[in-house]
Amino acid sequence: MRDAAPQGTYKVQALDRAFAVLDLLGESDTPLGLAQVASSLQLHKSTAHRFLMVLERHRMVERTSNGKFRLGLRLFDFGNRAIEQYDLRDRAQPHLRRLVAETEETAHLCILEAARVIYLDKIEPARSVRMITRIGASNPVHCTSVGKAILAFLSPERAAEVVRRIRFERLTQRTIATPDALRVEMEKTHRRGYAVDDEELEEGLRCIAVPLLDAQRQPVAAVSISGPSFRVTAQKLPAIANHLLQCVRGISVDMGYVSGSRGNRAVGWTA
Amino acid sequence: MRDAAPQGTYKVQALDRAFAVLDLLGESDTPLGLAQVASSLQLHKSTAHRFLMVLERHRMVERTSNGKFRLGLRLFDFGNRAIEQYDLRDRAQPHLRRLVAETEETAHLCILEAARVIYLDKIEPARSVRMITRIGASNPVHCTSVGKAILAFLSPERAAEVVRRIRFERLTQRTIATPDALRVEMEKTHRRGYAVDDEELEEGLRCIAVPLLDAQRQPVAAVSISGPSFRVTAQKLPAIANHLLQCVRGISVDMGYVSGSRGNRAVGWTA
DNA sequence: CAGGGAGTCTCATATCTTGAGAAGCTTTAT
DNA sequence: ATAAAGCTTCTCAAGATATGAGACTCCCTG
Repeated sequence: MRDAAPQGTYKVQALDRAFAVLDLLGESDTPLGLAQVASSLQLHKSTAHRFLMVLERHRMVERTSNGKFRLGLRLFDFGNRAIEQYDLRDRAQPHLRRLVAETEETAHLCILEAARVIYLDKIEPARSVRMITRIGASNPVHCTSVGKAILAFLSPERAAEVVRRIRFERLTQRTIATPDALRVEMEKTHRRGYAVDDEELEEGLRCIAVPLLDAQRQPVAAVSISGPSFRVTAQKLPAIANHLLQCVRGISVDMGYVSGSRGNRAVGWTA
Repeated sequence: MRDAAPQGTYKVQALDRAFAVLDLLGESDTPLGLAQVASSLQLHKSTAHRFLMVLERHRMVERTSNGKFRLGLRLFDFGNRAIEQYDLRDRAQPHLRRLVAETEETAHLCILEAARVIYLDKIEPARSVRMITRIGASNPVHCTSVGKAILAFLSPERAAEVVRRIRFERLTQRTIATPDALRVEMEKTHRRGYAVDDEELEEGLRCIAVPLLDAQRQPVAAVSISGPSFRVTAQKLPAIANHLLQCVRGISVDMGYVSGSRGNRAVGWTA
């Protein structure tokens, strides 16, 4: 089992334990009873009990009608405040909607965090196969189009830093498996202006992404379109890339990253 | 100042403090330095420092480039897991979109929590004045249409329980200010089948809501349409109510609360 | 009705957090 | 330049605080 390693010089046992409880409840897709929590985390039942009561008081967990525990809505509140401070999501949403309307495939908005990309938002077309991504979840950089899009436009130092942290897991046959292969792919991506994930994360899924650059031209996020390989074909990629570029340009203007009126394109290349 | 009262029989000081830190960072719309956190919460700077370091390790807070602290994205992850367990939001979204398209006003999806309603989702029409509500935030039951919609369809015992907890703050001239006035309003709402907030929360804002009933016919949420009073006029209310009813019926079907094929209307009344 | 499992509660003990203060570090003022 | 103030990081001894054994209660199940 994964076990939130409490390494690090600073320690507050109570916090590590509390977050372990939240983690456990978050992983589980069914509410858990006190006994289950206590034994899973190797806590004495009375300790687990006290934690749960305190967490409940803070509405970090709540009890279902049959007395079991699950995550509380306070977390939802906090979560929304956390991304609000970015407020990227709100501003991007209308642009993503338009993008989805144009392409009729699922769009994602992601940011980089350590060596993973976090899904800030997802918009799905009206009648599409539901994708399994969850907003708030994360994936490794090296096997997603969004990850590669951001990575390819980072400064060499920061990119190297990120690459160093990657654990090159193989998720499909095509997953990039070595730092060198990734570097080659990054060059290609940078030249082309958009990143492609060709069934590298999941069989049958193809994605294409472009980075969103801030005023300093640093990538702060990426927008992608994902769909089944048979619909998102190789020939369509350039056209989709164009829609993506228009989309990020719109977002850039909204965020005040670029002057707007002038045709200041977000990425320095021509379609 | 609000000060998360650590009353209650069970206590874990460290947790109360940690959540106070998160609270503080959540309230502030600009990142805070260690010294500010320490003094605001009356913690010793070294204590505050330790907490922040531990919270950072858990990605509950993160540091901006200039070393200040703000809420971390782990919270966003947790928050999404918390409502996923409801999964009401995902299923409701397409229906809310349609509703917004039909009415061209802002739609909200809310649930009841203690004596407040929490905004689970908000969809805004393409070109509208931005409303100030924030997803994840909450408002008192008695001065919102969603609150009243849920309250009016709760069992008398549970409704009484909720009413008992309300602190009747006056937010505008028209805010309902007494339990009795609220009870009268509830009867009216129940009879009519939809709830109206006529500038009771905010001057110039009119809202209308209907409850979403689960398989046991208990209200689990409410959907509302809100807009400036001059657009959401009294004459339009019945028409909007109809759209709302269609919307919640669709959600009910999606959630598996009602059989779907049959014209099993969510609320027992005719428009 | 007995037995087992799950949750709640109390209290003495020792573990874990606490906070004073010293030392680094950065920014601002003179 | 240099001083001074302000903010952050780190160490360690003292003692407040969380801990967990265990008793008690309440269901459920057989």
